[in-house]
Amino acid sequence: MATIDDVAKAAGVSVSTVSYVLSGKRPISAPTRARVERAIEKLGYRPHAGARALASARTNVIALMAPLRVGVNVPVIMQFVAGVVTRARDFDHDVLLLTQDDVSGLDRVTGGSMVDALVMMDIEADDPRVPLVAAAKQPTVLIGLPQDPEGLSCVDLDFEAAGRLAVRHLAGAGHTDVALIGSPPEVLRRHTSYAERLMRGLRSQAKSSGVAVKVEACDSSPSGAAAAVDALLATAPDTTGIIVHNEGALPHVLSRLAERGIVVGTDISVVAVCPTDVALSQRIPMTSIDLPAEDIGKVAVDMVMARLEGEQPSETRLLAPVLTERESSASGPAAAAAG
Amino acid sequence: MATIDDVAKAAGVSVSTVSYVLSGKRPISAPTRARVERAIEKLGYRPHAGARALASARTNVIALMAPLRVGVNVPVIMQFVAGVVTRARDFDHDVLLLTQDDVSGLDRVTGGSMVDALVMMDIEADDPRVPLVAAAKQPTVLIGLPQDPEGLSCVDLDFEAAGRLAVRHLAGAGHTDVALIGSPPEVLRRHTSYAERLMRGLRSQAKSSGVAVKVEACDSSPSGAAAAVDALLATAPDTTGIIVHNEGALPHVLSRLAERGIVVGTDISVVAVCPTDVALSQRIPMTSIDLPAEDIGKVAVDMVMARLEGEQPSETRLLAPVLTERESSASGPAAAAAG
DNA sequence: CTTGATCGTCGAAGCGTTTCAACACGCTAA
DNA sequence: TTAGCGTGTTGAAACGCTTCGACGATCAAG
Repeated sequence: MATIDDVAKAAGVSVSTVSYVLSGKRPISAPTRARVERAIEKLGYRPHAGARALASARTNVIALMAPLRVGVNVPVIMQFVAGVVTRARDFDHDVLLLTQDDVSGLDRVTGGSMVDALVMMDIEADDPRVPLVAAAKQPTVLIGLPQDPEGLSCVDLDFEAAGRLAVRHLAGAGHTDVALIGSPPEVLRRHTSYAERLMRGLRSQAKSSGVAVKVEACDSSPSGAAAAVDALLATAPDTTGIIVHNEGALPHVLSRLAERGIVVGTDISVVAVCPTDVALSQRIPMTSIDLPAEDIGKVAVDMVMARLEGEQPSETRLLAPVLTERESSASGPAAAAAG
Repeated sequence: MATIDDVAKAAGVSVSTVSYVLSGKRPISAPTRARVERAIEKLGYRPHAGARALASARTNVIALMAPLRVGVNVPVIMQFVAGVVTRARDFDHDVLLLTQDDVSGLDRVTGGSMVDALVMMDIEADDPRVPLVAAAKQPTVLIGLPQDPEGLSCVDLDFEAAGRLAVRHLAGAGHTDVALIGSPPEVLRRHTSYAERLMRGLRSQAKSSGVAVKVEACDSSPSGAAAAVDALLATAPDTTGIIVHNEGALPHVLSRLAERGIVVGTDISVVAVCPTDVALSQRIPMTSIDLPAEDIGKVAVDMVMARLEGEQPSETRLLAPVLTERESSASGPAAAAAG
């Protein structure tokens, strides 16, 4: 491999000049720049990343810690990851991928100066990784909200607002009895805060809109979804509006409703909280509140880069939910009675 | 951050001694080793990755190029990735994630010595990336088979054997008219070779088993799957055995069959080619040929590491397919007539 | 003309490791 | 006694880059 020395020699300049041509940190005259660039081109020169990292204390790599276990959220996770990776490239950074359970990896990459910054997904309320990265010299942004962010930046969908929005939509359409089919019990047990935030919004809006609300946890398997539907219709038979916040269970919930002869969009309205492409690939196009996973990933990178540049203070950004009406929701009994 | 100098000073030895304690490349007496280790512990010392890479020409990072676009294969991709990342850790390596379309990333990471080796997924028959990595100084392994591997290592499921196995299973159960519901047209157009290999195996076994075989491409959407089922049953109404090689379409294929009053496992046998967890999360547990994505990812890492260590020659490894009988397949007309 | 800026370039000192050659030491074998 | 050897340790030279301070030129202002 050619080194910066070879380039300098070939161009008849000093190595520092080559370096400045590359970094643009000092003015270089047009002819000199041209000679250097020609030499770089001719030699196929690529700066050695390690040498650069050593000299500049910058690696141009960010770490992304993602849950790679197979499970319900796989498509969502991929979208986060895709958002992070593509946006990182816009800042001329690459992405080092860590798995969620590799907690010691945090020490390894921060302590060893392998990365300039970190993004961590799937934050739990009392996440053991948070104090670790809070102590690191690299800035971090969390996707999700821990109980105590310890001066770290966070970004997420505003699930509380999403809960309110979903209920408002159903109540506005005349539904008086609504229900949530939510995350699997193990997710709730892990206290991934989004489930709780969604419920909080749901309940508060239900109260002020005067609608009844029932909550049903739901395993993502076909049988789990069927059980949740059955339990719901047994205990709250007047339910005409359902909010589903569980991508994995969504198709099975719809199947079960169909099996029971219930026509979604007519007999019952369903609002899904999920990425748009998931909403569109169901048996009918679902009314949904978008979970803009890719955008969140991008925002996370924007935030972490901002902290890397200037000395921005940490901040928490909650993205406003957007509801798109499609074929799975319609007017409920109150509106029908009125109309 | 503490440096190796600090450690050396604290332990009262030279830096080279500290280095040798860390790498184990030279014998160090027990007491000295203990003093050094105590100093490392006390100072919280972590070797600087960049400095290490510069001095040793090893980064302990491998690149993984994965297709991050959203689409049918998302769960499979995640399993590959998970396999690669976890196995890489076993070799004390981290993973740098590149997206499929970032072709220039190959140059960046190889030329800049950011990684020791590469793994590339989703290889197409005439993949433009193959010559690039073939020219790189780092070893590469491909997941999938290009037309011309150019001395690179490859690993994949033996799809041709899988095709044969599926037909043999159905033919053995007495089915005389079988069909393949395959990949979306765009995948076929990209010449991702697995689709073609599966078909080759299918056809050769059909011939020797004396069964008729019909092939139907299939979009992964609900409507695409329905159309494929309808087309199949219109043009080959005697079909009693179906092989589905399309994770995304699988649930919709089953739905459509159910809508048409066809009972899977009784009227028609279905064999899926997909990861086990996908096979198990359908409306009934599917007889399937496992796509061991995680294993393939692990094997890929094993192979690339082997090439990194010794001077292994390149090789191609095709994993033998395994068929597991579950509830979606049963005896066909010939067997029924005989029994 | 001087005096200062400004501009473009250069030399050299790091950055934190690894690793090679060399050396001190205590042994064994001659 | 000494040559020779293995063991454990060291010093110093890379590794390839960034960046600081300095320096010669050029040019405007006084």
